[in-house]
Amino acid sequence: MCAQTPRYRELYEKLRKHILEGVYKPGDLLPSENELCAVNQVTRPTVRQALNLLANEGYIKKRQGLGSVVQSPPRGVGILSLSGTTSAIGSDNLKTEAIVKPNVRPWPPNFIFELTEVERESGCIYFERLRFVNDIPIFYDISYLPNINLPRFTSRSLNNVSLFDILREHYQIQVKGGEQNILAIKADERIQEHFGVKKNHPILRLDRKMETNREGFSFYSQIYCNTEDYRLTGRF
Amino acid sequence: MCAQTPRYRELYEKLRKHILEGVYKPGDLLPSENELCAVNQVTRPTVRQALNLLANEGYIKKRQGLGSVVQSPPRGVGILSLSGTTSAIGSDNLKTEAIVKPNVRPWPPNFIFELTEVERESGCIYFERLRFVNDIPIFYDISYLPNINLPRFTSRSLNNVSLFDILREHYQIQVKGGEQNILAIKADERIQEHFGVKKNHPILRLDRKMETNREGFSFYSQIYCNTEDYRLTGRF
DNA sequence: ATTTACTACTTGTATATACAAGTGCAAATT
DNA sequence: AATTTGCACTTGTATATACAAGTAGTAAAT
Repeated sequence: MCAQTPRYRELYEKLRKHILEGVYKPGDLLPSENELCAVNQVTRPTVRQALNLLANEGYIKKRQGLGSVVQSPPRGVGILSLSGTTSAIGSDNLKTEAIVKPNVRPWPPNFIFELTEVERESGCIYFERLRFVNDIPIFYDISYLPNINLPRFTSRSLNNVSLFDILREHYQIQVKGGEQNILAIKADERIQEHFGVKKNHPILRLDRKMETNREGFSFYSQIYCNTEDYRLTGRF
Repeated sequence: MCAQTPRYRELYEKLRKHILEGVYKPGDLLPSENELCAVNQVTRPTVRQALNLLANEGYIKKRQGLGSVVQSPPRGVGILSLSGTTSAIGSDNLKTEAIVKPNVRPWPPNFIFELTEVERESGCIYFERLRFVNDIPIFYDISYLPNINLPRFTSRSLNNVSLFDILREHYQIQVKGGEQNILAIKADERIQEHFGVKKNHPILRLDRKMETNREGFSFYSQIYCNTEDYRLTGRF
């Protein structure tokens, strides 16, 4: 009786969906906070909490005295920030292909993030995926999940589904936040092959730690990104 | 009688300072929300607003039933998110050197961000700086400010001072948020020279738009970053 | 001795309310 | 006609309060 989604979160999801579906178009004003109160039967602080989430993620921009203006979606691929319930990696025209299926193995030595004793002992579930935006390979990512209480995970298919969704629906795990490091590297042979680029092609690497609602449970991914055509976007 | 800093912001600044100064060390618990209420003569929503800012920026992590745990500072150079009042680019061991002093010129064609009519007509204040972390050149950044109501700006010295501070103190301009794009590129000749790297060295480029409290006033910077030794870090 | 239950704390969510401050438009004044 | 004033709206900030839910230690029961 704990993990039920709070009302401000429900409202956030609803408004976000409406914006993405075009019910509210860029430049439009969202209903005022008081209207949203009345329509959704909640109070203004609750509405404001929902709107703040939307504003932080760039869906709307609030202007005192005017209202909440719906923003036009960023031109690139959003990945720098993500919502707690959905992967923020694009949405349309995104295909995912599992290159290496989930399997259990020990953690790599000198892992990109520090691990707890429990994590290290449990080993990790490892898999690799390639993600296409408009049929162009843009992301190549390697995921590492601690092998702790994730029954039947290795037999799941990961094609065209969000890891975030699987974790939420089947394991009640939600991402609450995380940490990321970004650097530029040269494409090594493996990357060259996946992206079809030449040697020395500059590639962006993201190392991410995803922290979840399950205490002490984090998972990790290393994402290689070809920013030649699609760059990463984010707000702060 | 508008731009006075709100109380939650004051509390945020105070706690942030204390954390940075080591009054509260990583792993410590911050005083509980109720204690902070009593000490600072504010109510819990106000305290929570301040703590949320700290949590978003990774200074603390809140744990229900326990308290607010102070986090250890990230290992890299924080730039992916920034606070409204201080530049988030490092803090210690950071030197800045102006390579091209501020001068007025027309905006470049095909600018990295869309400009309003007013901005384009006014021209821009342009300057270049090189930033050193521990005496190693890490950032090379080009700044573009709309030439609108910024008296005597071009005669200011920009060595070892934060642009954010200058704008805040002399022009009452505060950064409220912004947008950024990230991509990986090869070092061109200019970059090679500044960073002392070879041809084809991968470099990270950030294009940033900073939105301010002055309506319609944004400024821009293009930051080249050598992530060989220092990577960019951020939370989400 | 081990387990259980309780208690006193913590943060999370939600309501209700009030006033300040910015925006835009219409009405009143000049 | 042009300017100013005022009003009705918006979001921003702040207070006061209540209960839910997670944590950790202690006391009680087995």
